[in-house]
Amino acid sequence: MCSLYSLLRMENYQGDLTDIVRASATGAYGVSEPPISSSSSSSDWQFPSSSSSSYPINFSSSSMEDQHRDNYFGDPFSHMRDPLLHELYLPGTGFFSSPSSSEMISSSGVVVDETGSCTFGGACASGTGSGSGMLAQSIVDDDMKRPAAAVAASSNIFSRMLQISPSAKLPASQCESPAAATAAAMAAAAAASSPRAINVNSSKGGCLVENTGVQISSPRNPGIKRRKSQAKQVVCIPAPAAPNSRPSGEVVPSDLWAWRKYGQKPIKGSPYPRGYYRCSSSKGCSARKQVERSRADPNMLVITYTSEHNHPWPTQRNALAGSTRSQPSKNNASSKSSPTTAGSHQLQKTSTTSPKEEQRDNINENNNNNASPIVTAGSNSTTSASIKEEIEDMEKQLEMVDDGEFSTDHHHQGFPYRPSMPPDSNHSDQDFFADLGEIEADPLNLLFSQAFGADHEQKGSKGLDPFNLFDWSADNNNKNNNNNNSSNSAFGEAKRGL
DNA sequence: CGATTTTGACCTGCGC
DNA sequence: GCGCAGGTCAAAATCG
Repeated sequence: MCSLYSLLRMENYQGDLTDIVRASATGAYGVSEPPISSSSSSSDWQFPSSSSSSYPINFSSSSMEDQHRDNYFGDPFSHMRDPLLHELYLPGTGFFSSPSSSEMISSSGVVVDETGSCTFGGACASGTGSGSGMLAQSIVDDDMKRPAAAVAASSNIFSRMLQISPSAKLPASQCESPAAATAAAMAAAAAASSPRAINVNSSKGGCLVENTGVQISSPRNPGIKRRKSQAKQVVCIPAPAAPNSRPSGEVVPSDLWAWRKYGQKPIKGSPYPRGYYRCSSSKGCSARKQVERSRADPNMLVITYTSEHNHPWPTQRNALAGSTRSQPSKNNASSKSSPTTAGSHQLQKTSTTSPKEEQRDNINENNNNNASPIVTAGSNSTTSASIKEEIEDMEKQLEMVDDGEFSTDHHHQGFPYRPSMPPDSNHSDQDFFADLGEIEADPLNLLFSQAFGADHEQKGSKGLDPFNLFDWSADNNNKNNNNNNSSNSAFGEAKRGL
């Protein structure tokens, strides 16, 4: 795990930390060819507790900004879609890594094989990875084994430091934060509705693929096709292990946007269905995403983002808006389900989460984890009492966190997490947090809290699903798979047959 | 009541 | 043109 201290050191190395917060046009691309890890694939993906692998990677930050500009799609809100996260850039390992003939490589060099799994030089699909680097070596030190990486990964701090370290190499083993990786992936995922290139790849937690207008398909499996010329971005993240999940079913990854499911289809050749979601944060938003498990590694989720959000990044309130569904645990009314739908309904009801549920789950998890709370966006006259209570709880948790390892600075009571600053820092932490304060209402905080909570709690454990991202039960899906060759009607039959 | 999920039907793209 | 498969629509059910 990586400490924010390290990140700040990076920041001192080049640039002002405020840039991290404020910069809105620092997409990062361009990954030079890293050595490909021949990490073994494992169906039982888990975060290695102490990978000993040394996985040098080279990051090329050259012309990141230029590329970012070049990748604007004319979205007037592009700059605010993900004020922080879209800058996230986690260098991918295996990018541009001589994909086999069976693989297609995205415009950003991300390999997505025909099974829907990210191969990324083995970093993503296998997860066990003998590792792939996440951070530039220049920001790696003995502090790397701290959860701050999660924070960093979910903020543009990460991208910043990657910019700072264009060619650094990092032993992946030094960064043990799956949450960081996932946070990174999800952060980028959240931003990924934009075709703007955001390459996030973490062998241990997730990887984001930018796929700008490139079809994700395989010569070996032409059956997998996509709507033509749609900008897509693929994110691979670790799917949760069952124990960390809801009673059953799936959990849509929380990426701060509000998503509404509008369809689910069995995918040929995959035991897992694919869920289709569209952005519900704003009417008319064309942003969509698809969520499915990797066929190669069921413990990995493949999230494909399509189209762009045509609205500003949602506030906490916005993110919570729209959904009234409660947590599955409250859905004990399965008996109310109609006989024809009871089975599938129960399955789905316990397996899916609305954006609000996700948020609430995150909140709860954060509370449980003594993690940083989600910071709400200003006064919220519509905040429900329950949410307020949750916020209050989070604030209480915040106090606890403030006493914890991750917070050494108490100058700013409102900020959930405060990294320690290097003694020789030229950049005062007050400045830093003053800057951060500007984005206090930003979804970054969600990621902060998410990444933190996950990492904080799951230290030493498998660390799967730091976001409680997904909870498609393999059993359920495998059952579904029995009928997945004939569209979702058959799929529905399968589900009803459960 | 307004939001969501579910799910069968329909549409679309692609290969043959 | 046909069939397949992925993607989307929209009505119904569900929930708070």
